[in-house]
Amino acid sequence: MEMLTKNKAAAPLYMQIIELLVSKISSGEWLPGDLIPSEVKLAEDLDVSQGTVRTAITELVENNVLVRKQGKGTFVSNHDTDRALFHFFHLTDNNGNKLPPDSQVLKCREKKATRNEASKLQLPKDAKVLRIDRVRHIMAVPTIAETITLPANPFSELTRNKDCSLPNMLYELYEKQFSITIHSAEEKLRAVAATKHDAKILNLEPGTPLLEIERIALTLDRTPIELRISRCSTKNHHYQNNLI
Amino acid sequence: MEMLTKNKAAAPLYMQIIELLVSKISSGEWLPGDLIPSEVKLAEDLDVSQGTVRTAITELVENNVLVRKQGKGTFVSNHDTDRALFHFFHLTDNNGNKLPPDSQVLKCREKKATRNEASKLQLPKDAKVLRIDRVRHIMAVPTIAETITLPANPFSELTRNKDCSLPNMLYELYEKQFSITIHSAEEKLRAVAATKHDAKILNLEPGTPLLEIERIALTLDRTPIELRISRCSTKNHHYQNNLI
DNA sequence: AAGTGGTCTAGACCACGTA
DNA sequence: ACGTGGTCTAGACCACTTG
Repeated sequence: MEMLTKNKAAAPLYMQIIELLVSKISSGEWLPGDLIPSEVKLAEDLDVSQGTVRTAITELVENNVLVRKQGKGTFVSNHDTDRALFHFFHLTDNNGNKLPPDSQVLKCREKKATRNEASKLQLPKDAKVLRIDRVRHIMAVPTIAETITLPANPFSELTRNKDCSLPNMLYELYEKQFSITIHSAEEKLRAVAATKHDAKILNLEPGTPLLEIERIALTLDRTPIELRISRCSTKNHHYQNNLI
Repeated sequence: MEMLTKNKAAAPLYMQIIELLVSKISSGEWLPGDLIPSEVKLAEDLDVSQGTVRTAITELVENNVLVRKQGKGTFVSNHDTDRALFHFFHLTDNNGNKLPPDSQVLKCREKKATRNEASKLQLPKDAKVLRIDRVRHIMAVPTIAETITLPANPFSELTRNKDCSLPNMLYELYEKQFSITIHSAEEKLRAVAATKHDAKILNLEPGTPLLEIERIALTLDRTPIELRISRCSTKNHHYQNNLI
């Protein structure tokens, strides 16, 4: 087992342990849903007390990297549907209810990245990307027009099936098919006018104000994986953000 | 000093300590900026170990209720300008820079609460409220048209001075003048079309898409204090939200 | 019964700020 | 020098889950 640095000039032990655990996950040695060694076992292996391991794990639990289950053990977070909805989907209806949208792919093709896409995804100029257009319905009402951009490597195999059928919750797909876990995201929100294209897709008048959400989704080691631009009708919904 | 319940059916000690510390703050016994007793002192008074007090304080620090300063002590959070900007102001320019807006009061009057205001602020029907209209400039450009609604009790004295001059950062004012600390907020974001009134204030065309932010600001014990509706031009700015 | 995380103790020493 | 929070230990017992 890896050794920690114990001279007093070094970083605190619990921080070194955090780095160690994160690296196990980032490297793929521990996969989402995996049971990690118990606190006692880790403490023995690392030659520290259980309390020190516990401090490290607590911090990772707060960052949604690990989840504790009393009596069972500590697991690598599994970004399932609930978490995706809870964490990454902020549109609720005007009563505060969050309903999972369905999704219908309109177009799906491989192209050269635009300057903006390359920059936001930290790709070389002219890198290939996969660009997916889809519309999402909530309660059978078309509500979100979305363009998703992914690096062609490794995502191009998603175009294999010609109809480009995709599940509603892409983050689960990334995790299962590519072992890529989305851990955090940066969103920029603006009000924009619906283009003719938006208007047609969402069945409303051109010029209608839409809420545009530009999201960059990041892995645990902060590599940008997905650029997603969602244009949302806020007639019956709103973006809910609670500040604590 | 208050006693904790130590039989095993009771809540964990550290949770009881959290409740105790919160009540000291909610009741006003400890005010923002105050130094609270040291961990060792609290542990002695409550007849628990320092570690248990520490667990409780750690949780309150994570919730921004307390701040630790090594070598100095632990303090009740002071919602100063930096924190207000950092925590409650999400508009940044397109380079990610956050500039504090100035503010210019347009109108300020005492009225009967609308149904919506009364409901959102949990006031009785027909309660009196203070309604403030203001415009906020960023880099000399009018960017935000804002309507703020406050319960007339205790805020009506803000209308004493006829020009209704108010500071940029109202939360500091609430804290200093009324001993009310805003701790959390719930925001709902929508895209709306600028009304003629918005257009005039913000110097743009009626119908221009604006980002509307409806915010309910809450105290530590979750009493709603302020309803604020901000209509923002997102031509040069956006609402930044980072999901972790 | 055995193993896990959850709570709690009593004590040690370090790093930082103030006097 | 002293008091503060910050890190760490070794051990105890509890609550929960599984075999």
